[in-house]
Amino acid sequence: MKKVSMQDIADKVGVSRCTVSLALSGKGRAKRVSEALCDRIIQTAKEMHYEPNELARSLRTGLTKTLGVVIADISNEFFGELSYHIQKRANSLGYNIIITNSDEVPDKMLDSIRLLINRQVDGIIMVPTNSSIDIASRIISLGIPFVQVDRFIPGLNASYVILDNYKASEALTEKFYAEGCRRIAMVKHKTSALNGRSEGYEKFMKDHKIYDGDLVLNIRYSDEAGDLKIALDRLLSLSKKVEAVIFQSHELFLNGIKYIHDRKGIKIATFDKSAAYSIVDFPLVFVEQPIKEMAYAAVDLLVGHINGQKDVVSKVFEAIIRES
Amino acid sequence: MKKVSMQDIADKVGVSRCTVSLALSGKGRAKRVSEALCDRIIQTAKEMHYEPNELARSLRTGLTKTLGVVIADISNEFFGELSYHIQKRANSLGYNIIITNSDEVPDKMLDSIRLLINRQVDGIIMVPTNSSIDIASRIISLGIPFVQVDRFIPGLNASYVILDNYKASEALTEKFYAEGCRRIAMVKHKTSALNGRSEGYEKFMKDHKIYDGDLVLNIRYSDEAGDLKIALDRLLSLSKKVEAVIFQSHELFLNGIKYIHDRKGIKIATFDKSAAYSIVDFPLVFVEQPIKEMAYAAVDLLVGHINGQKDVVSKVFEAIIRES
DNA sequence: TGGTATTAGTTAATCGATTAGGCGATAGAC
DNA sequence: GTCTATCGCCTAATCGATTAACTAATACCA
Repeated sequence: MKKVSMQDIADKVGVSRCTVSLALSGKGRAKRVSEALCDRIIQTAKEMHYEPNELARSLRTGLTKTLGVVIADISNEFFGELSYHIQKRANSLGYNIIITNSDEVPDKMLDSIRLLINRQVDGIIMVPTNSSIDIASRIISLGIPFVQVDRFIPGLNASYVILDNYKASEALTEKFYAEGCRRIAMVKHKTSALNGRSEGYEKFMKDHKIYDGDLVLNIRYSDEAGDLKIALDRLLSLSKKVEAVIFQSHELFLNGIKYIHDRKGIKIATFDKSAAYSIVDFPLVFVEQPIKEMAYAAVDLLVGHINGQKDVVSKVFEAIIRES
Repeated sequence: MKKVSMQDIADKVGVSRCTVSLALSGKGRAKRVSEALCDRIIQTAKEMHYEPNELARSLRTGLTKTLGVVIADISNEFFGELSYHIQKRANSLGYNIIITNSDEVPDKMLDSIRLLINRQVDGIIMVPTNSSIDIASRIISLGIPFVQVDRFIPGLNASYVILDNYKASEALTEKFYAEGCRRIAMVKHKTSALNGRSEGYEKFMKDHKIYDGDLVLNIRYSDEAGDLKIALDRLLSLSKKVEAVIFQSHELFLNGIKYIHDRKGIKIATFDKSAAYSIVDFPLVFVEQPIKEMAYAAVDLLVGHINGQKDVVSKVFEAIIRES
């Protein structure tokens, strides 16, 4: 039941375990182990169903060929898809990943990072939160290659891959404006790493002199459902009728849409793509992120850093506006 | 930049690295290292920001405190949630997890398993497919603790945690029957690990003498969209009007619902819960799996096996039928 | 004072790999 | 016939921890 080690192969073939290591790693010829012996060792390894012990290998080489991924919550559709593509890309570059959920809680995030570091991951991809600057700085000061994705901590000297949320929300607003809407509302969280999504809107509205504070709904995280109901009820009963509503996030949309009954009279827009959108029976505009491309970019950046690329790089992706 | 090891602490305090190990592991007193020295070592470790190297520890102890999880696709809502809860439970029991996506492709599944084994995981939780019996047998023959979840391979001597799909589909059919429906259709894949979901239906329909082959739609994986359109169009134009449609899976539902236009005239039911269901504006019946409980059960079973529990156990959970 | 317990901490082996350097044997050159 | 190259494989150190076994020192008791 005990697993087969190089020593076992060495014993069987009658050589030292180092020779086995050389033969199996393909460095046999370079290190002058005869062709015949290499073959015999490889053959024996196969017969014995030898599988290398990655722990031992990593301990010795100092490389784990593993990337750590810190996200908020894998059960979230966006992060699920993000992780999926990160894994695909990492795999194709010879890396594996360990995913940890922080639930956006600083302590859990710290635990996640500690875990990843103790497991000697070669680099870390992280979705940062407002409060993770200390954690991120620590990773950097330890010299561990590091890339932020989806969001970034302003002022932190680290690479990141994000969507141009500002531009996307501006484009969304402009689209509704072009369709004749002037009363365009924004449903947003009070403070959020995603506030670029409301700033682009504000900019456009103000530039076109149609901004109205009544149209901006600030929802607290703490009582999202309650706030949403109250705010949307008030919004929809304004005397100057609302013509369009933009939700800052998929979650706000899912929770808020319940309170909008006239879904065909009011134009609705939201961020992120969801399998759910294929079953809605009202026109819905949504901002799709090129998740796969962003995931690939993040992995490529990180692997670049692992391979010695020192410069901090930021990649900003353009959103795609779609209608269902 | 180099990380701090026990040796570094030992040098600083002026003792051997073994004493450091004893002190930090809490075995100091039992192994007769003086209280004062223990304290001094612990203090120094803190000052030096010592973090243990888990690779070295695992290599030595033979335990990684890591569980491997093999699922089809983490970007899938169900698996995302499943992994999330598996991770939570594992964490609370002192384990971490490594998630791998098999995409239901045997070769990838094999790679996943190999990876997990080479990383010396203490146990494996896997969502098996029709074709994974060889892979599963190999895990078992290697003596690696193993639990199947969501599905199971018939005849394999391994523990599993599943939903009682048979009973759920029977209950679903019965519900519609009680509401007066007699023409109840089933949209299913031809062969699927989830066919319990159609067998319960068939049993009920036959028992009540209302079974009709025209009401059972067999969809191929290979051309799901095309098959769905053709099959549903034909179904909905039958002279004996269909009164209810049951989808075997969330994916079939998402893809098929497009072709059912009269969503309020026909009763619709599907499996699994989705965030999307909160935004549908027609009555929808769905079978909710107690994912969290199932995930916890799977982890608990696996950890039990790791701790020497040899008996094969199967846990079958009851579905909850909900309406939105 | 001699013999046994107890306490405190060290030595050395080990987990399974990698890799620089070493050593003996054969072959070719002069 | 000796000297040097080349070949083929092994020795030994190393990564960072754990732990059984051992030594040395002190305490206790009659």
